[in-house]
Amino acid sequence: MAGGRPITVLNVAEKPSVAKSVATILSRNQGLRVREGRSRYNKIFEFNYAIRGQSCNMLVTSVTGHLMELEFEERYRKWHSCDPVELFNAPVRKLVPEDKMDIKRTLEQEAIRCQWLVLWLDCDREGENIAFEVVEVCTMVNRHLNIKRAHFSALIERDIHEAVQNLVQPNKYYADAVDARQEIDLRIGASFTRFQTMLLKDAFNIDSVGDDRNVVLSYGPCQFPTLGFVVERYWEIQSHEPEEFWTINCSHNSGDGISTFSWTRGNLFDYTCAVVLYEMCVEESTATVVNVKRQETLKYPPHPLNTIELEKRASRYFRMSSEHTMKVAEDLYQAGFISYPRTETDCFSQRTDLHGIVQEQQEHQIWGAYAQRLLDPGSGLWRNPSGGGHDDKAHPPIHPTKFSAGERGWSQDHHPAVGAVTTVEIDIAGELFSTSGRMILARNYLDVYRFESWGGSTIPTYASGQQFVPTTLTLDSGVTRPPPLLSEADLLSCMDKEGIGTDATMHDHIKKLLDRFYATKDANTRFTPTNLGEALVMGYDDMGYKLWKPHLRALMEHEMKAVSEGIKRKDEVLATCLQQMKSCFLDARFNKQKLFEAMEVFFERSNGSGGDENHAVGEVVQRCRLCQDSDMVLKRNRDGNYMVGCLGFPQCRNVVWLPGSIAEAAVTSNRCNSCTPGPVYLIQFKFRQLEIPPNYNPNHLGCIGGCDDILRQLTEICGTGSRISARGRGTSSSSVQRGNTAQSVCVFCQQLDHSSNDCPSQVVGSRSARRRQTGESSFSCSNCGTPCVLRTANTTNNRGRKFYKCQSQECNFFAWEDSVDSVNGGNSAARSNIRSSGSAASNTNPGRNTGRGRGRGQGQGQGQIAATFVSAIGEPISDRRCFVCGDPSHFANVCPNRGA
DNA sequence: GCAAGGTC
Repeated sequence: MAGGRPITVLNVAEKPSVAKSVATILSRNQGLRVREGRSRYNKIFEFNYAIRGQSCNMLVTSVTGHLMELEFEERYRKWHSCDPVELFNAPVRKLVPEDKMDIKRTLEQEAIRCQWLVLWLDCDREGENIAFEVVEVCTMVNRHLNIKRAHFSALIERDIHEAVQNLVQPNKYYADAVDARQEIDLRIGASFTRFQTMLLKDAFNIDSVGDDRNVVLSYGPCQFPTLGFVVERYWEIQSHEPEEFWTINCSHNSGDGISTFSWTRGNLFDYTCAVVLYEMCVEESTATVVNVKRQETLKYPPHPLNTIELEKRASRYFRMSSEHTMKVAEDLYQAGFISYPRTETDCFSQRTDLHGIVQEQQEHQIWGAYAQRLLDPGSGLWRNPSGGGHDDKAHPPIHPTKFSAGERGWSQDHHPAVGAVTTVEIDIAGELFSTSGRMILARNYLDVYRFESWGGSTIPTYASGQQFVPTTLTLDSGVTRPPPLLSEADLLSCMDKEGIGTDATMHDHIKKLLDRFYATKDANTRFTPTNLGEALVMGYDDMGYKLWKPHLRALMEHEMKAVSEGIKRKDEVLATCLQQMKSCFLDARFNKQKLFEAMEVFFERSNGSGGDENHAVGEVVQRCRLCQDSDMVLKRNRDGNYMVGCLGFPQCRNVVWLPGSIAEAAVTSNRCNSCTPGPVYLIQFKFRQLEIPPNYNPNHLGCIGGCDDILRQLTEICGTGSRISARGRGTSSSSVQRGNTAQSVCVFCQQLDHSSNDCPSQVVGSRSARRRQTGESSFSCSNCGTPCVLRTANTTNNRGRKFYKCQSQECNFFAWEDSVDSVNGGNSAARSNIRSSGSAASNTNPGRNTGRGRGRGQGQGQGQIAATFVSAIGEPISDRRCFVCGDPSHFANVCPNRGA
């Protein structure tokens, strides 16, 4: 019972609503008085309470998030007041901004007469940091304060009473980690933002942004990697080259229903091969059932919800933006319906009273009966939810905290649905086909979790050994597709996986991309980078700095964690991190030309200097042989790659693409002696040495008229540079996807998880899956012995063809994988038979037949992409057109209208 | 006019 002389306790919560809830719960709504503080929103609640027998006069008030901000000292605040590099060392200080002064005064006013200060800030790193801000303000006026921390995770009686009776000490390590994070973010953000804004804003006509007087080309360690995800996917799509494939489909109407069998070989990229196999099947078309398998399968409920999963599911099921989801979740939290919505945790602790939570739901119209069944010991249905393995040690997964008949809340029911899958395999002329059907035996959690579905389809009964004649047997064609643009749910996944932002801020970073005109979002919540966004990422990428990649943030986050665990000191982490970023900044500034060049690809210079008018006139190479009406001039396309194009564009689309490895090119006044009709002016090329084989001279006076073998070879080896290949990116990244229209089964090993193109069994040595992902190979350089990386060419002539490249900086070793294959006596013969585009395919698509396997020496006019494509049955395929402008004469990676 | 993190 309460005893002793009452003390006065100042309780401070992170926001007004929490102060109100805490006060209401602790006072049990009895004798609760409210009065105004100096700040309009932050009231002060008063009541009497006993903490472990000590009677207390409780004052409960709040802040609104952080009370203080980190700022540069006055002298450095103006943009032109200093060199941005100075911002890495300029003095900073933490102070209460003007709009928080009222809150500060309230705290001072109340703290002065209190004995205890109890901190009710959220139980995460930021909350701990805010706690120390409050402590700083309060102890300035009352240094005798006894400081305590309350730990709670939901605004419910059980948690709040438990917290106040078990007060602990605030955690300085947690707060230190946040201090370090704030300082790094401020210095990096301000320095890079000022640098790139001042460098580029006035130099280009950035027409995409409305009023460019206020445009800020911001850089931030979270917003930029977020943009990076969007741009990277966009580049993947751009560089995707549709590829035609063939597959055999079989159907059978047994009288009980129709079964559709799919070919276990999946998709063949070789037409001749597909036709031969198809004809075999047609000639010997009786099907024999060779295998019937029935297997019970389970579909498990999702893990308990954390913030990211909540946002993703809301986006997927309700098309709600992550920003809106968090607003709704916050409302539900404040109303006491759900637990704290900003949590990384996706597993319940042993202490959570799950039965209690389910008991609350027994009355619900829809899932009440299910809740009752779960709780019935006789039903045997109860099982604790499986965890996802994440625990932020601060909050439980998001779960309902009280019953609501009116709210469509988050179900907490957990029992797998049960289904049975029947798979039938048939043999036609030695070729295998299969089909499967699923019957759902028990819906279980799907009854209450109505957002997830589990397709159920039945198939007629077949018996092993049974024979039938297929109702249809067709050879069908399809085209591989690029992966889709990133959706909001995809983007959240990327950010979550790479640790960009917190649960509470991820949606802000996404919004920032839109606000800064770095990206746009379409009606399907999919993101496309703007020219501005792409140019910035491209510029840094060309410098070789992966500032747009998530690694930097991940490293910082790792260091912050070390600080929060007391493993590293704040000062040492700050010193190392800032030193690295400063040298990165200086390097970026030294290479600012790369940013200019990238911007030039998309925007015009705003003043006369350095415009690219000189491309159009005075760079004539020859008269256009196609339209015979205009000149062909040397140009750089939007990606910075060189080509010789007809001035009659867009009426005439004649173009000769030049190797992607060109650093500089200029038309000379020398004429070619052999090419006709003349004159054809020679071009002086300067190649990037590291991008051409060592036996080629980086300086070359070349001719595009057809007589120049060296130019043709370099075009073949280096490609003409679709965006990605020209810029030295391998396509070996694990994120690169092949988006086939149909699920592909490897023709070599029959596995589903890779296509025949990527079958590990078909490559030299025994590379592991991981090695394939990282591009590392078991093949060593024959010059220096260093292990080579395996890359995939992405050029017009050699797209999809793999090659080995020595990892050593000094060594330029390069070898096509297929030539190594045949030397080693591997199974390249079988492989090229299947994989290479054979004669039939080359008839349909002359632009595509030169690479892949054996195409060397066939290289003719680069960039000549067939205008029409023919399917297996000789009909034009309409899908093969540019996804940017719809024109079938080219693909998006060379679209002249791109970004228009 | 800069960041990211709280919150209104």
